[in-house]
Amino acid sequence: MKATYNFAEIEKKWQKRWDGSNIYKVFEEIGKPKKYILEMFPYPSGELHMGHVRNYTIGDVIARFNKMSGYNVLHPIGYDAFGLPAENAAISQGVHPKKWTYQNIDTMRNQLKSLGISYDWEREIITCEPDYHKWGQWIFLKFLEKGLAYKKKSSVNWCPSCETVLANEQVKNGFCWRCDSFVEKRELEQWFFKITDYAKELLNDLEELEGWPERVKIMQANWIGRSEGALVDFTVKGLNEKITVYTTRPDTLFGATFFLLAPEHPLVNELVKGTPFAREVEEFKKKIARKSEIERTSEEMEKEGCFTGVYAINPVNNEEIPIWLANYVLMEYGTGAVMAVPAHDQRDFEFAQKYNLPIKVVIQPEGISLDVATTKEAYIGEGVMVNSEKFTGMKSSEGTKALIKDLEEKGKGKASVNYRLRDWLISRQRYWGNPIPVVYCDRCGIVPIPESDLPVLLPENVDFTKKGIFPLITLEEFVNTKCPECLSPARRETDTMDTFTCSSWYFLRYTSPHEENAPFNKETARYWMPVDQYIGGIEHAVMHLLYARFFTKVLSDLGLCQIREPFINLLTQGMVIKDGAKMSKSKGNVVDPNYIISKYGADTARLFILFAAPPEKELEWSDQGVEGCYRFLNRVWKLVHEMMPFLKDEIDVEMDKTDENLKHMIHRTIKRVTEDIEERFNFNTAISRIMEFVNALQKYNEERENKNSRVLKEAINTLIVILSPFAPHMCEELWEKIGNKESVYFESWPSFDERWAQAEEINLIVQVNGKVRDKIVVSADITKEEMENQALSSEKIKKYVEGKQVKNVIVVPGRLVNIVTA
RNA sequence: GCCGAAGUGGCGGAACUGGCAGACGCGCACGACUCAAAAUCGUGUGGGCUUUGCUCAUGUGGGUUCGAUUCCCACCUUCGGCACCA
Repeated sequence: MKATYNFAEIEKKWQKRWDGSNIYKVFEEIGKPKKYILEMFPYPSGELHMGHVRNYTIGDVIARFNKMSGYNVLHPIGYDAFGLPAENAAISQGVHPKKWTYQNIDTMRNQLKSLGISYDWEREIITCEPDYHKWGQWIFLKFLEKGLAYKKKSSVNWCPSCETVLANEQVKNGFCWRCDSFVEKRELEQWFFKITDYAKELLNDLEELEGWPERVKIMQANWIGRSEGALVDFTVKGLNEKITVYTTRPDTLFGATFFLLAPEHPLVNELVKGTPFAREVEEFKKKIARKSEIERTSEEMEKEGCFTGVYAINPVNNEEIPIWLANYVLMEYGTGAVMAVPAHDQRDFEFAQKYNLPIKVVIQPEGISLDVATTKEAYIGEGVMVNSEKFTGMKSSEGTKALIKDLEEKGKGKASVNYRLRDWLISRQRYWGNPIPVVYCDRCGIVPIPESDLPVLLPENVDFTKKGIFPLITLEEFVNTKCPECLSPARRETDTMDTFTCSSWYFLRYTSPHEENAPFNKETARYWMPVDQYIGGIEHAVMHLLYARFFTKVLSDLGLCQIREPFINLLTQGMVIKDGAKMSKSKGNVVDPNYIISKYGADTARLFILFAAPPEKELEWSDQGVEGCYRFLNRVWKLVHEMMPFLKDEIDVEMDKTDENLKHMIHRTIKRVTEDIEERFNFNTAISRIMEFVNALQKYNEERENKNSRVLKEAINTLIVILSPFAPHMCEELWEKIGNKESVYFESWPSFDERWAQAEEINLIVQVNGKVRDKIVVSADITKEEMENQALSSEKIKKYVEGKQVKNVIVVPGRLVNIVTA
């Protein structure tokens, strides 16, 4: 009975059986502890790549492990189906985005099934389905009702290649995150979500996310960018006008020698109107406006400015300082106005040098004396205040407090906290997305579509051939409608929502994917949420993970769910690379999962991808490494088959030393594999433990002729069960072959006996002055005194100690003895 | 520039809380089987040396310690994030 490991047949057999019997289906079982294991759902771009395989395999092992450990496990999957690639495919290949998307979904679903991932397929979500995106629109209307969705004209990021606006989070280094084109600035009226209302909470709650990697939390914290400072009111000389600045350094107020406004600042025109400076200012504004974000930041940050002819009055000393426009002052941050302190801010320093503006030192660092004449850069640190009237002599920190108090008393300023986070721009001038459910009525203005009329469906008969015009805007039958309020003719909104809105609440929908009366059922969400383990790529550290947290908080405030944070634990998996570079078609280093599955089987693919590196790190693909895993599975297959006859026989021979060693190995392996999976997600070491176990079994097979069937049975059962989350198909087959009727998926994860998990004997390390000089095998329950005696009586050790005075003997119980000589 | 992560054999990677550096796997070498090859199995495998042993070795240089891949300080390199945020 030398059956060969026919993975293709085995995998097909079990995938069919799992599918047919719905073995991964779950429902809420009140009173049973739950685990919600979730991998970031894929964008259906065509076929799965190795990054997907890694993501879903990691999630599957965690899900299977938790299920076997007694939890009620929710493990769903879906597709983030709206998005630009579908539309680009439509343009380049002439296929409708819907058709393209659904074809890809079918392909990817088949691939996921061919990997044997334990999904509850009845919960599958496709975000472009009307019964899903309807609720996305519904949520939008709730945001609108709450004032969290609004429309505003502002300078926005425009990708000329994608022909749409982008959120700040989607601009990487001035380039489009998707197509790498230069991003331009355009003045457009766009829809925003007011994520800034939640800036404080989004930042503060990061602290509670103990199960998140520190670096992700730091990235989010940096993105939110909290800073503490003060708002200070300056007045404009000769005009009854107040301009407020935001500063993080009130202690430098006396050092302000000029005043800066963003070129787009709304007050600029008023200031220069009818003055000789008006023309120059106008030209400067135009010049800056023409420049894209990338140009504004790429020219080695050359400071540029323009004098307005007007002066501001400093509230702390009534000094008159000139008001300039400067290219480096941003309208979107703070108040768009800045007090310039060239002595203590590097940018202001450079600006002052270029335009010959005065520099005044007001902070002296301890031990050094700053001199304006010789200094080559601003001193930006803290110190002692000088030239600051009654505040002179104070330290920066106390001066800051005192100045804020002083300003508050005079009614000229107050303490203030600022965030870098901007509101989330969600409108996209694209077809393949979720339509924004509002109409524009000449009489009523912006009118939401009534809930009973949702969803606003995407019309399917659209023309993608006209480059430069996005399809919906020209479609009369879609655009022309009636105002729901006054029934007069109105125009429909043609923008669609950023696809990140679809992925910001899908994890809630999985808890009741077929709910018809709400985005999700409150009770099932209460049972399953929050997600206990979320797994996905680090590239979503800011965008998706921040948006999803924001949505959860809003939905919670709307009373739809109870939780404030969606994901308790986050695992960010590393990239799959080959030859030192990310797999990509252009580099030609792509390894196709289909090829690996057909050549070695899904179990080998899964095993290798987990074995080659710990999940958080980059994974270097190695064809030879895959072969190694394939060999291992073959060894297991052969070994179990060789052992089968002994399992049936009830020869109850007495346990001898070999049997005992094997029993120790069984329990040691269970212990280590359990800890590796549970505590650290170190699947690579978990697998290496199983390999060691198999090596030990193989040795046992050779050494022990009269096999102890009881111990052997325990060993084989353990092996199959603990290997099953990694290589489920082969383990199911072996499990059945050794006589089990039920799926190994329903088996309990084995527990270990601590006494057996401990070795009987240990290797006692004996050091002399920290160098290993002998190793002695001793009983594990040896006392400290015995350890010392054994060590000192060793012949090898005597050689080193002879003639020297033993100064100290350090004994680490169960480990080593270190003899320190004089 | 600021923030963060990481540097260990020929390669991927192990080493719990400071206690045998290199588990497990790949590769390589030799051997067995074979007419032969593949597959499989076995043995060996960080460097150096005067090889029952000694010695050097975890990016570099210091430090703490009986003992450091692990802790501290400085530096180098690589990767990632942010980048005129007042």
